[in-house]
Amino acid sequence: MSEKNASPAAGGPGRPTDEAKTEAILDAGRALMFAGRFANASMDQIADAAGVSKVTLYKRFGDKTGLTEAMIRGQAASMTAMIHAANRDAPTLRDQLRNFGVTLSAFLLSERFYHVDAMLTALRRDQPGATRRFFEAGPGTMRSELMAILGAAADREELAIDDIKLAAEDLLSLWRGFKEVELRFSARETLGSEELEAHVDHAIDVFFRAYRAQG
Amino acid sequence: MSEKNASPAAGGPGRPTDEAKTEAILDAGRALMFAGRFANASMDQIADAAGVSKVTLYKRFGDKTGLTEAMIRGQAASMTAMIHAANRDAPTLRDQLRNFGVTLSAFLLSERFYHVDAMLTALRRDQPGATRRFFEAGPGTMRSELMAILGAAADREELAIDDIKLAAEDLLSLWRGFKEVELRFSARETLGSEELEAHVDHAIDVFFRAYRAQG
DNA sequence: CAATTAGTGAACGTCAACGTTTAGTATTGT
DNA sequence: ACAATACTAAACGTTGACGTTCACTAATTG
Repeated sequence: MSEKNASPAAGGPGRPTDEAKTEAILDAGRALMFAGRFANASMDQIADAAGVSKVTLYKRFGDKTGLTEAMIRGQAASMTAMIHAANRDAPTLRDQLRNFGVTLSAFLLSERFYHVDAMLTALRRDQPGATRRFFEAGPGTMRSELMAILGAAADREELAIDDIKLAAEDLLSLWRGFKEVELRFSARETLGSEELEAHVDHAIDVFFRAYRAQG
Repeated sequence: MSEKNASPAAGGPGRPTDEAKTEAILDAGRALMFAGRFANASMDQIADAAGVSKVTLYKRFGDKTGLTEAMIRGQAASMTAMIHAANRDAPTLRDQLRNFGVTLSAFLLSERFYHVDAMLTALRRDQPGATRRFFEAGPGTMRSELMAILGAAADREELAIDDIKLAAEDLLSLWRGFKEVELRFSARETLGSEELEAHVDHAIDVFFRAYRAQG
């Protein structure tokens, strides 16, 4: 009555589960997601695209909501990694922020992000509150890492910041920017890399003017 | 072959169309939308909630996508009105911006907005590019109105602004803020009115420090 | 009254997707 | 060999919603 759950701990008799198939499913899901077709795709199509039987798909993920969650979870993990990678050392504070901002903005202003966001919206529609678990992995981590950078700068008295958290949120908002809105409405094309850098630099300019030491 | 289209120009014989029913449908749709249930609601349920036959519903809006579009269109119109109302005179620039920001942020940081956004996302999924038509009614108008305010302030040399458009986008981004992200992830409760005012004021503070005259 | 159009309620046909079952094959331990 | 488990392909039952049709009633013009 409880035997059918989770992994059979392996080692026992019987054919072992092929983990590669789990990956294949997630890969196929990601491909559909980034093509903006995941929400409309049937389980049959997903199984097909993954080269896997539908039964296997259901065995692994339970139902479509389960698969959706797993995919967002994977995306969240890769975002955390991305953010950590973005937060790398650089000669000056400005360079450090530039690194951070370019990586972040490149993601926020990409089609990729839009589709992840759309999936989150769909998930919330089916399971209100399910999205909360992904806050930490995404925006929460972003904010923490940026707070660390800004806190250090404040300690060095490079910046005059009262409330580090608020300041980090300000800079994040500027990086997200109005361009994200334009993209959401299909009111502009994706940014080229020069535009992106200009965008990030402008945000840093504004931020520095607002928070420079000795106001 | 072309007689069945549009309105029969009225005046002819026959029972006249009851415009109140059109409104009833839109009202019911709005109610469902703000309850976050529109996307899941069947046409039968909507017709039911509106106290109208399903046939009437189809006669007026064609299909569910048509109804969705009509509802967003209505929402866009009321947003335009709201923004105009928010842009009212006040003794000082700061007061004027506060009026604007509070009205805008109250909307952006409400459940209402989240659901409108979710509908836009759903619409874009079914008809890519359809959202573009709503950019002007929403964010576009916002930006224009704010640009007018900031432009005037720059002319009076109250602010030192190079690029009015960029500056307006900066302030809008700050008003939207990280709190919108937290709400999107259900990572915080809706703001109370004091919190809201504090949020708006903080954004204005940051903006003024970045764009004050005589830097 | 006759003609014409709007509206209703209920039933209908259709379809797409979900998730399950079945019968059989593949791969492993004992 | 044998038991146990993974996997597949195909078929199946079910549900839910879409959009339409039908027979009938309501309101309006001439």
